[in-house]
Amino acid sequence: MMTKHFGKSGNVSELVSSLSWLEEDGSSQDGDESPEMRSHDHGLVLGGRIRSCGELGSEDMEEEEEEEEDDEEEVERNGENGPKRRGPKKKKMTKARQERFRARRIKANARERSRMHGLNNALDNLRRVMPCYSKTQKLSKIETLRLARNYIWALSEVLENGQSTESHGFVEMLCKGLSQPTSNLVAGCLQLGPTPLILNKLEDKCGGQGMGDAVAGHPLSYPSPGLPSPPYGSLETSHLLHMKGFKASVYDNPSPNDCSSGTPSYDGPLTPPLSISSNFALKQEPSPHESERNYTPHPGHHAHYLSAHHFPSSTAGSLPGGAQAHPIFQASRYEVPLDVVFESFTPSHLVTSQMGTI
DNA sequence: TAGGCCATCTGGTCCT
DNA sequence: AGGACCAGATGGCCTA
Repeated sequence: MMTKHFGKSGNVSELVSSLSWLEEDGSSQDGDESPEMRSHDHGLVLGGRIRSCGELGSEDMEEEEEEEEDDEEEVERNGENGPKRRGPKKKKMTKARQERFRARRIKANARERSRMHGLNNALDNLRRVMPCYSKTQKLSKIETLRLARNYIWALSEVLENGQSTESHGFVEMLCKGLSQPTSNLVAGCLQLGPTPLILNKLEDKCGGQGMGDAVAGHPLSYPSPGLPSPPYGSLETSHLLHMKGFKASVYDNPSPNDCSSGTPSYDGPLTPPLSISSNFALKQEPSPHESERNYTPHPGHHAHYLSAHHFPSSTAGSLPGGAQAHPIFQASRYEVPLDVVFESFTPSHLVTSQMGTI
């Protein structure tokens, strides 16, 4: 990371002097600064480039030189014959003023970093309550926000219209407007029942009501006003997870720590009132792929999402790009009708941890 | 190599 | 005056 900015500065003395930050505690908590950050705060390399003092407002000049400089500046401000510019004359940048400016800038930079870290922490917290969460493969910021919007939207439909979380439409809403890769991730994460047959049964079960109808049709195509361009806003049926019948009825709220290992505490409840993705427990032997990716089942109520190509090909349910979807189960969170579960998967996929609850 | 994503710095604006 | 917030600019990293 040190080379990040110094690579282009090419100033050895600056580099050496800034390396002194490495001698100190390099912890980078909120408010703390990484060595890289601190190098900036020394006013050496700014924004990936060396900034001359002139860029900061005025050259490093002696007091006696200022009169001259100001005259030149006045000419520059007014042009050859231009009208005199109104407003306060630019204040002289004495050394003392420069130092104050620099100190203020350093403080402001630190605050800004801290603010952005706080924002990122909040985004992480948001990621944790999303239907898909993985420490190893985070949703991008924009996709996190999109998914959050969709999640709220979908849950609202559940509450207001009795839309079933089992329905195809629920998942479609979740994926609406997401980029294709993210849709694939969400779909893969929530992939529960691979066959269209099951899907059809689900549709029947839901009576064809609710939002699922609004987006019914194959392949599915979502107009995404306001979204930049494809791949945003399109989704094919084969990309979707296939929700299986379950009722998110049991909701034993774990300790908030369940979802925040090694992360800043989160004040609000981490567990959403309803999570369509968390109703199945992954009890399969981890595939080599998953091991490689350091995939570990989330201890809380949130399912993980995995890149589609992480799914073992032995499982049914194709994802775009030749990837295979893999049913992800989550541990002991909700009561799930086992018949429904077994309807979807071979027994080898399943290990029930508790009677009637997986 | 282009494009996406990200962290950071920076200057401007608004508010206290 | 100083802090919060914002948007633009910049460069690094990663991936297709």
